[in-house]
Amino acid sequence: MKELDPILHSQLRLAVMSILMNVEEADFVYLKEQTESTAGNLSVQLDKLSSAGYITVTKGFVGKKTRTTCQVTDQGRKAFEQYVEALKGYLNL
Amino acid sequence: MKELDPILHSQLRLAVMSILMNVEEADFVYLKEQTESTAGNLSVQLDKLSSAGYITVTKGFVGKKTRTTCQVTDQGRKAFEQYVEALKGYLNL
DNA sequence: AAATTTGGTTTATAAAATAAACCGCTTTAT
DNA sequence: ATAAAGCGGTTTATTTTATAAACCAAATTT
Repeated sequence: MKELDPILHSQLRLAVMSILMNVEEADFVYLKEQTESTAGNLSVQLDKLSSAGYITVTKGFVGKKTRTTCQVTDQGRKAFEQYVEALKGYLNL
Repeated sequence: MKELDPILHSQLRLAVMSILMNVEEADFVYLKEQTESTAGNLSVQLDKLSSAGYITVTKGFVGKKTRTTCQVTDQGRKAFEQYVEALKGYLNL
């Protein structure tokens, strides 16, 4: 039984990655809505994904308002796919 | 995005359930070998699965030696299947 | 210009996973 | 027969993780 990457084996981080896998980029507010998480929790988990090199986080502006956008990296994509493969071994898919 | 049952969203508990889904019953020693876990960790996680009603744990003897065997319950089976369905929403399967 | 909202971050708390220490019983070696 | 080592676990302590609460600066609304 393969190890399940602990960075991905977390509901909120997995949800974020799942969204980012299907979309060119997504901003903080959108991710918060989709995942129904609190801002604090999301902030912490984005940091972890970012520190792991699985996503990039870019701070910009839209008019005068700040906007934090996230994208999955190649490394993140690969890790996600490997995680899915590993999980299959547990789920009997 | 559906909630992921926190009792199953744990590598070791999921591994145990995965094994028990495919086998009539399994004993402590076998589960320990297959999951490559420590006895302490396994003991704690079996308790949690048992408290949740997902498995039954039976203590018996083989000659003079104690033997702890585990079986998944109907409730456990159902929970596992629902967990798999919920996960699919994250994995894009 | 005070109060509220937006878009977050930082810090504190609760819960979880894991390992280390321990325990009773059995077997083996002396 | 007795000490030492092994087996099958459990209990307790430690570390990590997840989550929420408190906070902050800038912008907007009243």
